[in-house]
Amino acid sequence: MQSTIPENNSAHSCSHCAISQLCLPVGVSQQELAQLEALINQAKVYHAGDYAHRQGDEFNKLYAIKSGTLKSVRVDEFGNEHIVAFHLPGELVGLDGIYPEKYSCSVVALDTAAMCEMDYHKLSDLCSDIPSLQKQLFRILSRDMYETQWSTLNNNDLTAEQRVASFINNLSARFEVRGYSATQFQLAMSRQDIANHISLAPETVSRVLKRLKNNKVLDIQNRNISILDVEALNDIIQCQN
Amino acid sequence: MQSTIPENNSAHSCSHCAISQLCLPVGVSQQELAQLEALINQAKVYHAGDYAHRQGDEFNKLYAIKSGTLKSVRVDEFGNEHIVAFHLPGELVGLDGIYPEKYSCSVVALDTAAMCEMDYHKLSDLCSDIPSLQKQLFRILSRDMYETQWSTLNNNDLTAEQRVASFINNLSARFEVRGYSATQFQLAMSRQDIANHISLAPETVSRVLKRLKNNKVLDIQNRNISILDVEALNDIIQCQN
DNA sequence: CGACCTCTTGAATGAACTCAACAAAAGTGG
DNA sequence: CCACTTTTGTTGAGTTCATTCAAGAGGTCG
Repeated sequence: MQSTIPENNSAHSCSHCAISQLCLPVGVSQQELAQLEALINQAKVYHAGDYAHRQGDEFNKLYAIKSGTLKSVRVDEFGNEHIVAFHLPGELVGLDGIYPEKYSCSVVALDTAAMCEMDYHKLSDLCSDIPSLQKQLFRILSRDMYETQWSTLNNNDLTAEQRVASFINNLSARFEVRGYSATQFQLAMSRQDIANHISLAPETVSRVLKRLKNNKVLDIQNRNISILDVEALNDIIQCQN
Repeated sequence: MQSTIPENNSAHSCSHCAISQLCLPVGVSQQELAQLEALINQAKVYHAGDYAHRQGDEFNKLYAIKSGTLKSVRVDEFGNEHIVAFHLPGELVGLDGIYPEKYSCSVVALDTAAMCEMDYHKLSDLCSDIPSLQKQLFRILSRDMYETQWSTLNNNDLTAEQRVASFINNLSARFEVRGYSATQFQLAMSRQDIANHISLAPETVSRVLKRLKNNKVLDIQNRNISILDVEALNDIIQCQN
């Protein structure tokens, strides 16, 4: 399987990592950074389908995504799978395990992905010594909360077409922040995964994508997406009702 | 308007606060608690309809709910209001403002409510000195994230009946944790607010509640709810389809 | 007591779902 | 490398559940 985002082959060190400005080091000085690096393990590589951890496993590590795409999957009390989020480089994974002290999601690689691991308790101790690191972790937690709320809103009141458009638009923006094309990218996830995440039937996702293709809003070749008409895409999302 | 939860009239001090075991002081020692209390302002009282802060206001304070019920409301880019959450005593409000540095929701009292205020930056500084406080704030952020994710799942794949049952059940559990009856309580929010929060039309909420009343699962007198058949309520939520 | 707002009820509509079948791509083994 | 299997994605037809729209009932407050 082809990787959506080329793998980052820089040496193991935040200072040389391409996406450190999206990750924990934001606001942390050079000297302090060395302390942070000391508790980060060499990035581990995962292949499509590999699990970083499973729902219910004892919580101890956080993961920082260096490259690739992953999904957080939760099985609810009746056995239904829900894809809580898709994760891109620079994001921190595992934060939802802090409170319950066990992972509340399984994290699965969708393509070849690399993640740095760090012990949460050591990180938390280090935060006491490095206020800027603490602040950044608070910011990340707040941001993740905000983004979860946002995706809740989107999945509820919107039509199928708006949900799909909003999903594509969200991915596009996230690729752009990471320095990739906002208008051309490859989906790392299946139609079924998309459908699950935005709460639609897979058939509906398929139909909507076809309609967007017919209307020349998107070009779609399997999992390759080109956004042909950014404005039209936004109009669909913004369209009242 | 009658308050859902009786107001907590204890002196201004976490050590004497009835719900401190649900709030920031968890895990914090007596001595350290004094430092925390020093930066908490005297609880302010809000009446139904009062705003604690508005969406877009500069973020600076966090609020800890001492008594009463509030809602977090967000207006999206097209002007649609979404009730992101309802808040009960012991909960921390305003955390979603840390990352964007402005409040991303308006917080409105639904009945008479009292909240302690504290400066976020002072709290964050104090967290560097008091590791147990830092850990508790991390826990609270993680918990809120988890609960937001949970409510997302519930609002998506579930039928109208399941959403309403799940909403009632969730409130019931939260009242119970706070020492109130799990089976008899008063809703502080309107049907319209409930409908908005669980993404249904108000008419649908009304119809579902009527059905639950007819089926002797609930007794409903205006905003007074009695859960008559806890098992039946859980069965509705768990029901596969 | 009347005005206003919240809540309830009914009937018709419609958007997304289910189920079923088919098509295409990716993976497997001789 | 090609046939085979498996997985993933697409298409169509009929159904269902929640919505919309409209009207009426019940509370609440001046």
